[in-house]
Amino acid sequence: MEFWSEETIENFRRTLLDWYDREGRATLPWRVDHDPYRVMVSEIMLQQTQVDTVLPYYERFMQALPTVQDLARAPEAQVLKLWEGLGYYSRARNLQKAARFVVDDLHGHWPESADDLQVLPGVGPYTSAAIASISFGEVVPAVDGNAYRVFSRLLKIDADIAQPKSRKIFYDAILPIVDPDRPGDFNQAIMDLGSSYMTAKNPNSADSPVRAFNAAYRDGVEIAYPVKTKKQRPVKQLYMATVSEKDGRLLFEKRPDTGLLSGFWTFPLEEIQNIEQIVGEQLHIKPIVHVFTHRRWEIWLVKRDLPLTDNRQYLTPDQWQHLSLPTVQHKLLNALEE
DNA sequence: CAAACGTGGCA
DNA sequence: TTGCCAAGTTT
Repeated sequence: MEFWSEETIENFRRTLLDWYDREGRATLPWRVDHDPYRVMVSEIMLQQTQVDTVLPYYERFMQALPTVQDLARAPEAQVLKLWEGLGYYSRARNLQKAARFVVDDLHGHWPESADDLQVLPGVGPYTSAAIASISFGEVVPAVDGNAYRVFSRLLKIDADIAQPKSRKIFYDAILPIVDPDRPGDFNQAIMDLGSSYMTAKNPNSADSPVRAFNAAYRDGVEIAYPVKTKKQRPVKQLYMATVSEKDGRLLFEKRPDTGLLSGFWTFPLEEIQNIEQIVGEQLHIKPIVHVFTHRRWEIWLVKRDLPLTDNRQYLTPDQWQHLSLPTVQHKLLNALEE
């Protein structure tokens, strides 16, 4: 691991921020001001999600709910509808809980430090540091995947970024480098760097504005960074989804309030061990495949009758079209039309 | 701490 | 087709 002198640190800050001022993505909609609400919404949406995916969601969300008070007072169903298809739906529920906490418990007064911001549901070490630095000027590093990748290469940090304990190693390494005058811009510049020159795949460090500071590139070992152990493969699961139609309505089932897609409506889903267990009229030759982070669902659609239970309901098209449905359910609905 | 938690893009 | 990646947090 490399250590930088105070002179190197100052050169790095200047080089980075000069580049950011010239070529940073200043037009991103969450960078038009430093409103903590706008920043928080963007940061939550951007968790594990790419900028291009977030952009249309963010614009629609801010149009519908422009202030933290609007979000606090909105029906949860509206928030989930705005989040439909974005995934990791607990983010949406927690975001509204956070808004309600700020409005109801803090009377609209935002926590202004990273430590205090972490009381908000869904706001962890990264997001709190991002909001604190961008909106309130706190000098803290926002250690996200970009920061891991960028600084593991610049400083040749060998800690495994898949391990939680590595977070402190990076935090401590980056903290003295954060620009005390522009901490928010510093953090966002690192993110821009990580998504342009210092990418995960096919990095272009040769043309990077901070090439001179890149120890891994200098030593020809950039490919080795960041150090990251592999994730395990998704578990394969076989499901039978039931299509039950009655008077132009379709039978939906509400998922349990914990676990995967909790609280969302789907066709009744039954896990099966093999396709011999399929009963009813099979609707497709091929199954619908849907992959989650840790599961791979292979779903066979069948047409059959099913008894009503307390978590099942026949819904008209107008009813289910106004619900927030998970993408896997949209796939099933689309498959029905084929 | 390891595992859970969505989805889309790309090599 | 498969694996990996993308502005993480919660339990």
